[in-house]
Amino acid sequence: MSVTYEYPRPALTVDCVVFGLDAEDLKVLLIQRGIEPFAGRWALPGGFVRVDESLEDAARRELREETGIGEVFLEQLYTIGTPGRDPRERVVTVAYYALVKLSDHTIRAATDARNAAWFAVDDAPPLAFDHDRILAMAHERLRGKVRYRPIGFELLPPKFTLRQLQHLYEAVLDRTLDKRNFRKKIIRMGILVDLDEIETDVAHRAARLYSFDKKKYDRMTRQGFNFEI
Amino acid sequence: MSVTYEYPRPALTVDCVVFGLDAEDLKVLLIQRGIEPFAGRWALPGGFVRVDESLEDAARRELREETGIGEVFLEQLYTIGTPGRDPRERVVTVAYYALVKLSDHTIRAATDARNAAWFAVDDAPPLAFDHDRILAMAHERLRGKVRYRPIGFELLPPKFTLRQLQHLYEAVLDRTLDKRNFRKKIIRMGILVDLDEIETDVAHRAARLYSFDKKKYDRMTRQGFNFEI
DNA sequence: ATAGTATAGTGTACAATCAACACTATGTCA
DNA sequence: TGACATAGTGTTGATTGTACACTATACTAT
Repeated sequence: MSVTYEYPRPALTVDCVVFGLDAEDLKVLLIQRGIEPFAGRWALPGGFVRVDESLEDAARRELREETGIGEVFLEQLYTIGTPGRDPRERVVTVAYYALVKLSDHTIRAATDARNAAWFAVDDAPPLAFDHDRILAMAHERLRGKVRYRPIGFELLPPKFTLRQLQHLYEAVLDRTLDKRNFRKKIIRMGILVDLDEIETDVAHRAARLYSFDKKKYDRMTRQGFNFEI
Repeated sequence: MSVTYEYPRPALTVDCVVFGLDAEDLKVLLIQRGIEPFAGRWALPGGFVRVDESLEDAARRELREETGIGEVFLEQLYTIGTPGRDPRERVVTVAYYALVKLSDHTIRAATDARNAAWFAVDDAPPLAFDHDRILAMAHERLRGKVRYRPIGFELLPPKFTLRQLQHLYEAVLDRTLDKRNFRKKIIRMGILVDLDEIETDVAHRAARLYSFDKKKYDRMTRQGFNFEI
């Protein structure tokens, strides 16, 4: 079922930068390409936009197909259409970035035997096409976003310690933060619910557990705030 | 010279939200459509992306062709591809927003006799397609941007009074600001050069003239800052 | 000329936030 | 049981945010 147009049209794709957080690093989800060009190279999950689906639907569909990830926080990042970025033909790609809880998603490779794996953002392999640049843009956007929108809910488990939350901010901002000032700031925001239990976290240390006050969290997400610390 | 593809492809366009500032309002530049659909309705300047030009080049070309505007500050806003947004066929549009000095550009209509005119952003007519929504997004983006990036340079003449700068912020943020606090804040930023001349501005009042310290202005544009006032 | 009007310009005081900094208590592991 | 790693906690000085009122000057209309 081929189609004929009066003028040539660029092909349209979506690509997703999927961020997750573990005990060490901010991670990004990559898939290994099975076909040329760049066969064997790691790349962002993505693919062609169908003519009857919205851009965001296309992004979610590709994520599901290639990595098994269902519900996620997904936001448009940037659209890149530099001629020559795909050696085959003119391809314009709408890049999205997603935030997921690592524990929520057991990543499975796509059915066509391509690998999917998590990489530390600062230690990712060279990527296919201009995906390095897209990844860098996404990281930069996340860094910017964190300054005026809370992001913890999307990346942390339902119960977490303040240390984990601080770790998230340190991973995203790529610098260390003062523990006391961080706690003061976060608590002043009033988005935390103190669960008042002491459990042991991953490293078997006792720590107070928190969750987010969903209402206040959403309000701050809409209104924005100033996170300079 | 028609082209055949294996699968149908969305058409790809660019649209530009062009902001300007005059003594009363924040303005937006619109063109009146000459052809169906929405013939006679006002719309954002824009058009199809050619297969060999970058997205930004396409935006600049359309601006030049339809309004005569050459060099401008131009930044990508968002890409919209909701199926059905164009009644003819699936069209994905990459929206840009531009900031121009009103005085720099005598707007001329395109050669195909379509009108071009400035409208107050808060008093724009109903637009063609989903351009109302794009305009609202652009205004929102500008409002957000102004909180952490300086925007005066792109919208004001080379010499301006603090009152004009304040007026710009008031127009973009859509609220009044305290004169003394505004002056303190801006001056503390250190991006102004006091020209130390008293001239008469538009309203024939004497006022001190300033210009931007280009170096510091650019640094703040890169680094960002906190503009809460 | 003069009275009325519109605008520019200026300072203070209180509150909130930022930023720097060190020690104790407790659980873990060898 | 000793060494080590982590959680938790407060104060102080500097900076910034915010609220608020009056004078001087230029222009306008009579």
